Amino acid sequence: MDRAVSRSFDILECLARARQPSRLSDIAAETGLQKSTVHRILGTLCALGHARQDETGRYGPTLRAWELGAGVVTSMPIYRVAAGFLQALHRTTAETVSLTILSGDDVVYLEKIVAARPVRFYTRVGSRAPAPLTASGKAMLAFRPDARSVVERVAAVSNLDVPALMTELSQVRQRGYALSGYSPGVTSIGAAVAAGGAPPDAALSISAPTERLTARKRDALIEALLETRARMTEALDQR
Amino acid sequence: MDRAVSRSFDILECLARARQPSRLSDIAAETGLQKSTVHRILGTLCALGHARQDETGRYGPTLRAWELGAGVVTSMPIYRVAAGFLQALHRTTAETVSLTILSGDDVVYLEKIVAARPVRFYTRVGSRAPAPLTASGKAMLAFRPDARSVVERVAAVSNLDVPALMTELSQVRQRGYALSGYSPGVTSIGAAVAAGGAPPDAALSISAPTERLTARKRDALIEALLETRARMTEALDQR
DNA sequence: CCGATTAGTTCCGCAGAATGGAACATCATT
DNA sequence: AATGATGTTCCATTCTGCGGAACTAATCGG
Repeated sequence: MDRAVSRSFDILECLARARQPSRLSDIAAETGLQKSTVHRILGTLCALGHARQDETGRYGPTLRAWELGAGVVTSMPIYRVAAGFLQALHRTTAETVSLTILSGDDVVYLEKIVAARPVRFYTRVGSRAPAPLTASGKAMLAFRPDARSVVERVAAVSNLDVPALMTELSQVRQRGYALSGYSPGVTSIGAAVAAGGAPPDAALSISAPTERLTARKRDALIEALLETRARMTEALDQR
Repeated sequence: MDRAVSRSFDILECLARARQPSRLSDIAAETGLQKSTVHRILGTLCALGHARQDETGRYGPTLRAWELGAGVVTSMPIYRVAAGFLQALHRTTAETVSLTILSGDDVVYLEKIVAARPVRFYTRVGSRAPAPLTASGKAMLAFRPDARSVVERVAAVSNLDVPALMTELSQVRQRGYALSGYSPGVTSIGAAVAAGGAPPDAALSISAPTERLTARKRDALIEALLETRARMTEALDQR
């Protein structure tokens, strides 16, 4: 199980988590490794270009891992197709729009275009959230056979009313979109995107401040979202 | 130098480069490693969530590395400040706008908002290009003391007229912006962003199809770019 | 200004992890 | 069914990565 490999990623994640350059001792403390071990692995990571040492001797991550991953993301068919639609959706609604995919029991934010007046709280591109707690996630789960198991696993760690959520999912299946209700102050509307009859593994969503959201406005957003989803599904199918 | 660590990143990069799931043998062949070694390291990478094996047994990268790096990027001060300005610049110009930073002798594209009618060539977010070959890169180099050495290193591998470029840089320094001239069909305009009197390590740029670009339009773009740069510099300074 | 403390780096003997060759299993193809 | 290619497991060998400790360089406090 390549201990050094595992440790190197631990260290890299430790560097990335810290919002500022870390000291060797802190990294050693946080990872529970010997200083000399950390020092050697950091040396390797620096040599590989994944970490760097600033003038003061502190260590920080480089963009190398991100560059690596960005290639993966931007070459994902779903991303390439969605990018244009996402932007169009933003243009017509002027609200914050996001593209997410399902990864395990989480949704991962792949891309986001924020409204001119940004919302107070924001999910970052590259961040995760438990699928059953988000509009996007519910939109996808509603059409997935494994929804119940996902919901149950998430419920096990974050108190969640499983039966209520399952009925909500069946509503979502009928309506074609999901609403978030968990984060106060902002409402999200999510719609799943599926290709070729397979269970959906991506979703579009619109988020807007709840207070500003009249019923009429909400309906307009839903309509725009569903229309974009329809066109995007079509585009995906004919590839 | 932690051989296993180094090899694991080789394998990960190999997975990321391949645009589709790779077979074990191919990875072994490409990396020059033994099959059993690749197999074991891939097992480790899978266990760590950095790779996965699909139903057919092929291996592919996950988004793990990207998620890791996205946290680094989105918490970079320059990114956080620039995001809003970039979007504003796109709104006023309706053209493709980018944010780049200097990394070694390259520029790295951190963020990009593409025009409704996308240009044929596109640089991807997360991709690199030699700084002296791009408008953004020249805009930054013009104000950096180490410009000459960068130019010379790049010239060594891609035939480049060093004296001509150096004089161009001094023009850029006077004008405050740089023009690309290397990729036919598309013109880019770059402006460096510096904070606190330090040499710039970030730049904004606008790219538009050359044919559509009248002199008047070009001047308008330059003005918009310089104005955005000015406001962004101001925002950076007062942090 | 000088000990005391803490952090960073280097060294080195030892354990055991990683290595790679080969055998085995699995799958596709004819 | 036989062939070939590929994925996986096994195992003896060895060299790598390990961590304690020593050394050096900062930082701090009195």
